[in-house]
Amino acid sequence: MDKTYESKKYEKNIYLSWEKNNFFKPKSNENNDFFSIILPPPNVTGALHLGHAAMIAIEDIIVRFKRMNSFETLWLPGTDHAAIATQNVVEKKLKLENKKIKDLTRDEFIKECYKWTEEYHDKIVSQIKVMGGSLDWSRERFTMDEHSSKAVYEFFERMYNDGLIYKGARMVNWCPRCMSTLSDDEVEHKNIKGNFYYIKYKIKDSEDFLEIATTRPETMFGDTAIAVSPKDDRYKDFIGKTAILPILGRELKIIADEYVSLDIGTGALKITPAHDPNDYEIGKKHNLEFINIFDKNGNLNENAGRDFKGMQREEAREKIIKLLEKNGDLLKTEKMEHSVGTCYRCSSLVEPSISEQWFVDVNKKIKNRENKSLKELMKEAVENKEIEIIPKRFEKNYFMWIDNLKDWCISRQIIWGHRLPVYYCLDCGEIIVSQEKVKECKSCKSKNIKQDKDTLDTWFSSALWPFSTMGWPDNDRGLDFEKFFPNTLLETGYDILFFWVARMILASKYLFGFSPFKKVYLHGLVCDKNSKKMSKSKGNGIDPINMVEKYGADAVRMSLISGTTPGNNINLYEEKIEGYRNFINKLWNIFRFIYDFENIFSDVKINEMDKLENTYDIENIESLADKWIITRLNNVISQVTKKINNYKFGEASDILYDFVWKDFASWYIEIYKLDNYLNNKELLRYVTVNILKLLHPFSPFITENLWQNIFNNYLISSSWPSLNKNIYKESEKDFNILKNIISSIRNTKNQIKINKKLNILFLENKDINTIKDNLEIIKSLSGLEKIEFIKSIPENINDYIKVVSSNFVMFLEIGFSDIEKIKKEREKEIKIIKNSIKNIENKLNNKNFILKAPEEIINKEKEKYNYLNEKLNKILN
RNA sequence: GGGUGUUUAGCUCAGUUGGUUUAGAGCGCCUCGUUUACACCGAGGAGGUCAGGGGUUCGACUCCCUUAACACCCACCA
Repeated sequence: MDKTYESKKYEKNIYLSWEKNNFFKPKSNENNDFFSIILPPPNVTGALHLGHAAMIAIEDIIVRFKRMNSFETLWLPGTDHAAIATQNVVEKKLKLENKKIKDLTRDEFIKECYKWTEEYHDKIVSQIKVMGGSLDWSRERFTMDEHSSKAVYEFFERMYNDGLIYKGARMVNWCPRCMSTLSDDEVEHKNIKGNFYYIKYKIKDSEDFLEIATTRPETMFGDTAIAVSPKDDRYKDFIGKTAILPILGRELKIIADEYVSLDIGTGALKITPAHDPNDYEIGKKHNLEFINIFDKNGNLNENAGRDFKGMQREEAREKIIKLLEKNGDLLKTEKMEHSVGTCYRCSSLVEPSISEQWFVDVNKKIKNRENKSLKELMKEAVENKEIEIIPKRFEKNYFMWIDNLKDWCISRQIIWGHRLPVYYCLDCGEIIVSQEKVKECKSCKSKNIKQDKDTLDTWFSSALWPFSTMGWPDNDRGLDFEKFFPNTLLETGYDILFFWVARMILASKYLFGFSPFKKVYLHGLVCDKNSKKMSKSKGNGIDPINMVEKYGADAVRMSLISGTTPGNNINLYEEKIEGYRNFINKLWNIFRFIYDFENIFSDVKINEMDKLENTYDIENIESLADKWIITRLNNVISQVTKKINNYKFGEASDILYDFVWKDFASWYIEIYKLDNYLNNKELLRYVTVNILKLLHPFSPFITENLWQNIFNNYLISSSWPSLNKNIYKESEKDFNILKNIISSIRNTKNQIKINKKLNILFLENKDINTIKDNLEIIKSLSGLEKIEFIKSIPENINDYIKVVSSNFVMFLEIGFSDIEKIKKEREKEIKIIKNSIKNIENKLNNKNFILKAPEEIINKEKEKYNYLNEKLNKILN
């Protein structure tokens, strides 16, 4: 074995061997215990980022753990076509080649998208493998493959037939860069610094004017009214009159509407019904004209007048302000911060516009679902505990989102995606929804038919992922649907709770009447050391594959798991990864010692494997250290199992880290090395084997590697460690006494800066056998030459220094009197003990404490009190 | 405007249902160390009024209220 572990040498081959031996496929068991989880399909737009890496680490831990606990376990992989996101990156690529999307036919562009997705699909899959993700690749899916598409069309058709999908003209969010609508969730609101412009709107045939405040003067070309509050005395007389729109000179009605508040702006509001959701409502109510002033690119159109037609929004704003100023119609400008909607894919300013789109009605009652609406179905899934969200606080978020939910706009004006299964008869206007290509109008028999050009929201298809991957609706997956749906668990980042999780619940509750999974575990986002979200634009991102190259997949995985908690962000930085690389190397060296130097497995016969793997006969253990390590191991097995079952992966990982490095390496193995120690090979083997098993979900590569140095089977398919029933409960206490004594002696030697071996005198007491039985351990680990036992403190003790630890008093022979050097240290210790004694005294003197605290606690305090007093005495006298 | 989270050692974070001698870890820092598993190491150490203020309790890092700072989510406020 090499002196340091070189992950690169082994990881790839280990993964290949797992895959080749079909360990990732569900393995049936007698109990019919199933566990299923789907991989949140990564977008095929780019490479794997740390968020993906964290997701794979977490899911892989769970899946390996379940497998080892003999669940029939399915972890199903796939990728997402990521409609707008992919179209954007492909467009960018075309731009580099000096091509525009318009230069290509629809089919040509789709071909380009496929080219892109294939390339990145391969990249992503290989990267997931690099991370060690043990997914069943034989079941891999793509959201736009044949079966998944079939599911999408089936879903659409059923919803349409139930009247849940409709087409209508509504105000929607328009991204002028993506040239498409966005759903409400796809708009990110950002606060920006802008100006509040106060503009004079003159009253027709009068000297009067109204003062209007707006942040977006360029929308004034779309104004068709001015509204004031009916309660506003200031503007009472203006209601019913006509105002003149500056620049264009168009006439505007002045109307009264409850919506207008008195204390915002000037209390007079310009109404732009075609470009503001509120104005839209007011416009409908008052029968106002809807004037669309923007084209698809977000530039002004002919309705803005000849001077402004074709201008960009920002450009037009400046020009308008200048013009108003010149005409004396700009009264003042104030700086203000306000929120604007931006596209979540390209960050462009979203323009609210009216257009004909397809929507999912979330409020319509559904006959087959007890007359509940989609909204109600989604709500009840969590309310009735069909689904448990971990951590629980996100349930509140979920409910809040549902309460604010409006009809879901699902049509997109982009090319890449599932095309709407909607056909129009150009002769009679009939709308036909069909999964098959329609060639003839069913009402007028015309052959003049055209399919809708729009595609579906990418989340419309990912909503079906938990079951479209299991063979719904065309049953191409055998028993999968029956066995693995609903999924046992859904694991994903909290940032897509609404986009994805909620939509999956919607789809499943609608189609089947039940939830798509039983539990939802949400992890946090990966941030840098300053808690800033990693992103390309900030340049603070760490490439996980790069880190794997440098430190190994196991180290990267552990750095993403250790010290993290459910739902909270994960701060990652290279030093942290380095720390876990060191741990992996430590593990390697522990085994190097055990294999290369101690050779404890050399005499193991094949038929003894079972014993090594599972239970160990603990009846005849003699030495304290052996009793202690097996007791510790037992506790660790119990704790780690519990933590994983409760989704506390960070804590589970920390427990193992401590156990391996401190208890096992620094204490047990150091003791094992001693010449006179009664080496218990069998026990060492047992502990070793169990450590590999416990660590396997967290660091699968090195553990598998080390396992195969001993066994000719695979760790990945071994069973999770079982608990020993009878353990040596007392051993922990006794061993801690040893540890304390050793530490105290080491500490004292350090204080007086002596490195050579010293003699020591032990004052005998009732527990002295603990010392006598473990003489060699104390001697070696604390660097002693000779240990002697004394019944009382000798007269001439000048060459010695007193050491007090647990209830033992020792005298370390330093050959000279050097009390001064450590006097300070001793004083400090005394002070701390005295303080503690005082605290306990206060407690014990408190009548209420004696009266109300449980007896157990009181006794503990009393014990503590006695112990500390005794110790203090020993130090002082 | 509504909601959620965070605030613990110089830095990054753990801390299970309130009671574990002196509140933990890693990194960093200091002092030692060429003991043949490991310097990606070993031994030891310094460093904390657990954000501030109230309250509940015999007892609060932990539960309740409140203040502050920061982060995030949601909301149509001109």
